[in-house]
Amino acid sequence: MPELPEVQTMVDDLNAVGLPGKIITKAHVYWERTIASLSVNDFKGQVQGRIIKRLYRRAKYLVFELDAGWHLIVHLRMTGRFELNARLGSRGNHVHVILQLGDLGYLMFHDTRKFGRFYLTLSPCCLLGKLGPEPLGKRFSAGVLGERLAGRRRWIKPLLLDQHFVAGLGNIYADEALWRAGIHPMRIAESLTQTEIKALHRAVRYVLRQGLRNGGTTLGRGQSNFQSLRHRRGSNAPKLKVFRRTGLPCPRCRQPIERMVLGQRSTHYCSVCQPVT
DNA sequence: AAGAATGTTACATG
DNA sequence: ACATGTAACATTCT
Repeated sequence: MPELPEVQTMVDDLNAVGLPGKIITKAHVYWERTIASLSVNDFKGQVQGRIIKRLYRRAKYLVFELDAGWHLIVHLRMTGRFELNARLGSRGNHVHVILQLGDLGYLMFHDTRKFGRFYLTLSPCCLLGKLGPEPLGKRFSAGVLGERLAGRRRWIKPLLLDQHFVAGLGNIYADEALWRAGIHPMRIAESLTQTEIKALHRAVRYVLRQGLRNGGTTLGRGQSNFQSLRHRRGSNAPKLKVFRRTGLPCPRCRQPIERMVLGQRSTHYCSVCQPVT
């Protein structure tokens, strides 16, 4: 579910409620495979009593920087999210990890599909080191994008989804950015012209910033959809131009939006605004 | 009621 | 090394 704007929204909301400075007083684990890097016992032993020094986002990871060099790195995958509850109460159906944070309450990791992962490590670089540039960072210029595209013969959309190429884009924002830039998802990366590279660079940043501004994209009403803390839903869905809009008119030219599967991912585009050649 | 779903990765094949 | 496809993870939603 969550891409850069959704993860950043989650991080911002956790910071806003005062997570930094809190101590993880106790950890409960109800689905062992959520803890990816250590045994559940070692995880509890190492995480309990640690202070959360700061929380930030890298790519689609939430990074909890703890004391003594430890980092708790969480990937929400498709349906992960955090809830903050005052009391332990009756644990919801899909809550797989609970971190007790002193007087702040209980940070509950809710994840219907159970794909989300917690990595507790002293070497955050192992996970974060090989990721591509942050698309909203200073280092990600049109020039850098061009350099990274050079010599690549893959289709542009799967390349945009590759976190080693650029970090944080997912299926929604990749489709939206390509539509905005007028680039067909199957264009060969190295064939993009300078004009197209600039347009794509602008489009990527535009759609991500827009998503951020709206607190993320929430589709539908089910519990598997994105919610930030306190069940806050994102309001970016009405801004989407092509994603899950198959058959509806392109906002630019009224041609019905088409859908195809690329690299096993549903892909939405306008065949008029995004010609193959 | 079958198919799809906002993500990643291991493995196989070319 | 690069590129591409498939299956797997597990459950819910349409």
